[in-house]
Amino acid sequence: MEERYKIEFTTFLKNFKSHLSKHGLKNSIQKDYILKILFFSNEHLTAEQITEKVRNEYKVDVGIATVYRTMKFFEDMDIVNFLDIGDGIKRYELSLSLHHDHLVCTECGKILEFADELIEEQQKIVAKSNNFNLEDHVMTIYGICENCQ
Amino acid sequence: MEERYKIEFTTFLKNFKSHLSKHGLKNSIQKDYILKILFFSNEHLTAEQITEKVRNEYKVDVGIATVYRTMKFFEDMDIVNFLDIGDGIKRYELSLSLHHDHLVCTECGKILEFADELIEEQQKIVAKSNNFNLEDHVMTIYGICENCQ
DNA sequence: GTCTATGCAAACTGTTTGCAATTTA
DNA sequence: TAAATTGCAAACAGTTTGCATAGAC
Repeated sequence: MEERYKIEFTTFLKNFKSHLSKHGLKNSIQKDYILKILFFSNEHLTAEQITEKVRNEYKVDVGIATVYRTMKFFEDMDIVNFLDIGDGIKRYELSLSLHHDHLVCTECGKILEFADELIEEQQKIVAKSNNFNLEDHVMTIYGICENCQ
Repeated sequence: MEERYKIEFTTFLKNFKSHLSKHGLKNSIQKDYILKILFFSNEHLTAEQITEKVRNEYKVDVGIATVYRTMKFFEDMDIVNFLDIGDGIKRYELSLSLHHDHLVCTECGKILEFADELIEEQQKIVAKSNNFNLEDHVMTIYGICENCQ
């Protein structure tokens, strides 16, 4: 995630809160810390992992239902997106960086990110030639990582 | 699916049955018809849809548990693969054709297939440059199809 | 006649929802 | 203090599994 637009967390949180009040919504300690976990994690976390981390790392009480609700909310805000590596479990990440795709190790489950200009371009061409109005894409490459080979 | 290697269904079924006996396994009417549904369908079907089709189109009694078991079995045989368009529901298809990816309409849910040489090549390059032993990839482009625009 | 495959229903897993209690602005 | 958010537990949906029965070889 080194290539991420590195904004300060405080700035990010301020923007987030102003978005909330603009829409007549209320913030909560839970949202603060869920956001913090996501912001400073460079992994793709499941709802369960987020819940655990908020509880363990910040000693903040949070229910998994709140995490799911918050993820939905963040998705609608377009600041979070999820990834399913084929096991039917949603893994969430902040979508602050430019579009990227994923490499998944089928042995250890490690997830690497990559961004490839050529694939981005080619995807536009494919959409166009099928008369699709492009919105988004997901590409996941499965293989065996260096350590597991 | 016009580009599929069009082998006869009878040939396909024969190969399948010989694979079974080679492994000391037994066939069943259910497997026959599940296979038939998949072979002649050019859609990506859910377990529920497969169950319905076998029952309605061939009047063969089948439980959804059998369909799931059979899908697992076919996946292990590498003749079926599934697709999740983001809703957490598995959609199955026979993997007889060359590798292809999918275009999904976010309005009507229609699924189109495409194969792109450049993307295939580029994915190899990405895997290599990350020291991954490439196994497979999944690419799904989301957009709005011609009809829904 | 074995031994595998099936159907049913119950179990499971990840996710969603209703509701009373809490917290925020 | 009015309205939104929370935690809990129950509900849900898709998928898996145990087991007695039916069917294939």
